[in-house]
Amino acid sequence: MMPRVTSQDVARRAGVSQSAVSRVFSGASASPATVAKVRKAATELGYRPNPLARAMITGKSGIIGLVVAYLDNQFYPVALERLSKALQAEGYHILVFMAENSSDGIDRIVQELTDYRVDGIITASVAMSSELTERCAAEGIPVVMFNRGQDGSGLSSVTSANVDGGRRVAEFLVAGGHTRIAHIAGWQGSSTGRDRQRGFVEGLARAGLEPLAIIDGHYDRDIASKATRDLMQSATPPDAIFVGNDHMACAVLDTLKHELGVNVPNDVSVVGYDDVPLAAWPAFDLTTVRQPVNRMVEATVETMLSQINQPDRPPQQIQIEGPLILRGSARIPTGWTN
Amino acid sequence: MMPRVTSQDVARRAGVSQSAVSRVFSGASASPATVAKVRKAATELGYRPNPLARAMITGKSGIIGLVVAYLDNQFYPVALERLSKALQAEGYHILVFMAENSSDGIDRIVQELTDYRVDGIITASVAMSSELTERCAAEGIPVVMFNRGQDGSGLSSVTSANVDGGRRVAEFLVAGGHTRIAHIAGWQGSSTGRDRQRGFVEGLARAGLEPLAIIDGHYDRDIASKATRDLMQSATPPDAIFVGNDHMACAVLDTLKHELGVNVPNDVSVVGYDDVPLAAWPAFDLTTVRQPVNRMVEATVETMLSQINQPDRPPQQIQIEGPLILRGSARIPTGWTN
DNA sequence: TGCGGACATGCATACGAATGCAATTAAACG
DNA sequence: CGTTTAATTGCATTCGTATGCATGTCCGCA
Repeated sequence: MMPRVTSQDVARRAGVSQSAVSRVFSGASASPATVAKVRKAATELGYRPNPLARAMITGKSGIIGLVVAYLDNQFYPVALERLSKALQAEGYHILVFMAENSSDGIDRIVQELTDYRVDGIITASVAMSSELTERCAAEGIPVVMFNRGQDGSGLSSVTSANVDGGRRVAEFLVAGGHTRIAHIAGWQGSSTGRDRQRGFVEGLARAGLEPLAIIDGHYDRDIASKATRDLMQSATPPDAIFVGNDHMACAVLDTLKHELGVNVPNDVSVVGYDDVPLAAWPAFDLTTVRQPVNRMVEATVETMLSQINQPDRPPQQIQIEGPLILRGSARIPTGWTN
Repeated sequence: MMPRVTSQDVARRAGVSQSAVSRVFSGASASPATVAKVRKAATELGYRPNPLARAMITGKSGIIGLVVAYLDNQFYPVALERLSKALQAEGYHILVFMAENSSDGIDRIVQELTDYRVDGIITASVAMSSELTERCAAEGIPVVMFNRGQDGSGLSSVTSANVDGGRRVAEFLVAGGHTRIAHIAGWQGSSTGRDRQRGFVEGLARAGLEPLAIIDGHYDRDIASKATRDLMQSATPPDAIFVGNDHMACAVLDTLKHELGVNVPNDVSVVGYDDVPLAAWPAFDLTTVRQPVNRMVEATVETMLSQINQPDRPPQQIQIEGPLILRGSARIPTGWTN
């Protein structure tokens, strides 16, 4: 277990001072001759700067904290993968925390993140108390919320155009001739869930309709299944269901097709939200609103970087439009063009 | 952006030396009186030790590197979640890297992990060159492979009992009266894929059978689908297919049921491996060999910790048995008891 | 009362790289 | 060719915590 090569070692071998080595590797100015000597010595010794030591001085660790909650919803593993790769490409590394969705848990997590002097925090579908928000601001740690907004928090966020998406689903279902349209909503404690619902209700209202029923599915498969059973076994079952995300929508489809023997889309149309890879599988073939993960990730990374580099840049709320993806789980209005 | 509270600040306020504060927080001995004073001052100031500074001295960062490849296979997000929580509970944090499965990429990743002086590395379904293995050994960084072994690497690994699992699937299918049994195998570049196949072929051999066909599915849905089509459209289609993991098995089911219109399990039985949550969904209802994630994670964490604490402990290869989970995708032999 | 030992504490230094400052050198200009 | 200015470079210090060493304290036991 040999001790690692330090900048001292490189300095000695290159015949320069430790500061020279440091300057070469931190991009400060140095004469071409020195750079060459240092680089050569460094390669020969296999020197790599110690990011921890560097972090002590500069206060920048090169680490970004990522807080995630629902890893069983396929949307998040996918997003995690993209985020991770994008940030790696920018030279950052990702410290991942799984959040219990209690505010208590989040509190501890943010503590530990700040302990490690992370350069920024990305939260995926996780809420932060205003107290935490302030603490991060005080420590100068930028925060970007992914796939969730928070009113009045003054935090940057990147979401899809949820209100608009909900509205488009309503228009689509109405155009398809559906009249008894129910909504198994995303968790109402999340902006995402609320916004989709709001847009959806607005959209129906424009057509002079009201939702047949609205049930909070809490982003949970079991709750969504139960809601489906309740809806279908009521006196006036729906002829269409808009589900707050694909994760629940798959459960809804399962329940309709395999448990209740309902024909989709002839008896009931189902529309989801996210367009996770699963949705395209033949077993589900789910009509859904796509959240453009790639562009959302790009926007998140870009926002993060600009907040890191220009600390007094005001936070921004970015919304990205996504198309409605037509598949087999919902009747398609004749002549419908996206 | 106030500067963080340091052990100096606490020392001043408590009327003791900085060393005293350090000793209180690093668990070294101190008189009850000092401990009390320090704790009090620390709480009042909101002091938290800086893990980076600590890491500089001790060489222990409290970070464990996790290298993951296939996040679209539901098995891994689930494992990641459990691993993360288990390690968090032990006071460790997780630096996540997404690996392209090129050896080149892995090389760079391990470099960066060692740069951060991680206390250990866990790889999930990722291979390491012997050169890397040596480097880690030289740096004194323990490595544990999750869900993959590597012969002769001298690395610790935690897998399920893959050979045995494959064999049991063979016995099960034979007992079910199947005679033309095909195998869409896990990637033959992975020990996991090879072992399952080996056990399976052995199991058939014991019954005097040979596999109808063996196709490497490379853990890829598209390849598995194509393999399914090829098999079914051949002159002698199989009456059972053993698929190397659930991720591919779902694609196989999709292809059989929705594309080829084959009845499962009447025309063809399908058995998978992993028992990911998806497998239990009504849409798939997949008979499969369970990999006991919880116990695998426990074993992984335990192995990791013991290697960290006792550096000269020999690496161990742990195998964990998992049951065959009977569901609807495969004919159940009459009188079959698990 | 006196002495040895166990324990507590402070001082000083180390970890590895970044950086302000001063000294040195090279370049540029008249 | 002298002088001003800019560019390099080294020295010393810093970040925040851990730890070896020396000193100091208190207790027990004879």
